[in-house]
Amino acid sequence: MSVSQRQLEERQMRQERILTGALEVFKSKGLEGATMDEIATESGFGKATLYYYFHSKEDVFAAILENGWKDLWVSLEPVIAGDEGPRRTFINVLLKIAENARNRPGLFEFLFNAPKVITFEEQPWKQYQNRMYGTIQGLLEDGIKAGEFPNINPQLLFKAMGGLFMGLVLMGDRKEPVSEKDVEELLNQLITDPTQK
Amino acid sequence: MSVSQRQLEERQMRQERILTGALEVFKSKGLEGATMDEIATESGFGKATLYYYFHSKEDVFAAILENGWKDLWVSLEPVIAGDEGPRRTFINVLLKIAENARNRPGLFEFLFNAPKVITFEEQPWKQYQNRMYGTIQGLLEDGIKAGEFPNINPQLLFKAMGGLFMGLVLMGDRKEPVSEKDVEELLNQLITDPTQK
DNA sequence: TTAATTTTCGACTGAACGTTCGAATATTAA
DNA sequence: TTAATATTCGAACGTTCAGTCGAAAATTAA
Repeated sequence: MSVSQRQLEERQMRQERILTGALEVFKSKGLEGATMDEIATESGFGKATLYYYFHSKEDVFAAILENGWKDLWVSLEPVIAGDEGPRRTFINVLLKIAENARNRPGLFEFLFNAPKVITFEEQPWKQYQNRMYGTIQGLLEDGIKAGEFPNINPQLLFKAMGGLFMGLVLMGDRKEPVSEKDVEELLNQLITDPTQK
Repeated sequence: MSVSQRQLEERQMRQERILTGALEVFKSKGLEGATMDEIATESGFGKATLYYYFHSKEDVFAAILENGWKDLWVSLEPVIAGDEGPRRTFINVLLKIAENARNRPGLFEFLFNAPKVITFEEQPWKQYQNRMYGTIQGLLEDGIKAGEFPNINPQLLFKAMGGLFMGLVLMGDRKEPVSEKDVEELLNQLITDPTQK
């Protein structure tokens, strides 16, 4: 046996420690602006140690995105599998995203903004992002078909909800968590439920 | 007389030539990724010449934003001064922005995305951006007061419209210009006019 | 024409920074 | 204990690049 379970776990802990420090630096300086020296200092390792755990600076950057999107998606899976009908599921998905964002606000701003800046070849996290967006889009389409939402072009609806929701979750001045009521309100303000009232 | 009118104009032409080349490079590489050598090649000057016309790389970057926002604002002024009531003015403003975006699509994507990346001290273009956003927000508020829009939190409405409109203008797959009908449709889909029907 | 002024740019410099090296230290295995 | 392996890191390397220099070319003024 070459490496014990504990060793593997400790390694991962250290990787996460590095990633956490790196996130801080990337958030304030961006990909190019951030230096490995600063990331090393921030995360409490020597610079060369970073290269023991990661291949390159871009690799560190990519790892943050990959972990972030993956965790987000994994947390969404049971909600989607719950399958309580489009409208209900849609709301639950938004709530779950909001919950994630509340727990690690710095990470989420990063997840939703960073992709614009970079252009790698293969971005493994894209697959999680696409799955999520695809699911949400699908929920909207199903909801419209099922008559639970008004009959609007789903793409437009998606973009409007996207802008609004991100505004609520990320840019909000408020410190209180996004509640179920908020999301319901959002939906009701934007798209009145034709089955109600 | 030290500098003729023609000389001044030629100088400005050269500056714009540099800015146009720089925009291309900044768009594909970002602020940090872009090099002065590449901007020089792209715009057809020697590197040192760039420094004859601009103080620094950031100065070039800032000039693009400043010109862009200023031109946009200037084109909006007559529309706003027209003062045909909130709803009508709001639509006209959106149409004018769309027209600008259509004429220089590369620039506009840049104008609306770049600001997130950078953090200078004083950003002179911010004043135009704020004026524009403030005006739009004001139109929405007035429109709600005047009963031309449904009674919704103006901030939410602003964000939803923002996301939707940017989606329509910037990210649209379509190549056709944004027409008055599109904007009307947009409004009607999102916020039904209570005075109609 | 000639002198003054404006414009251009290749070559250089100095600093910043990603990455590697090699040796030191710590941990595990036998 | 000792050998093997895993981890850590500061120093050094090599590259990239913003910005400067000084001289040449082009333009204007006299």
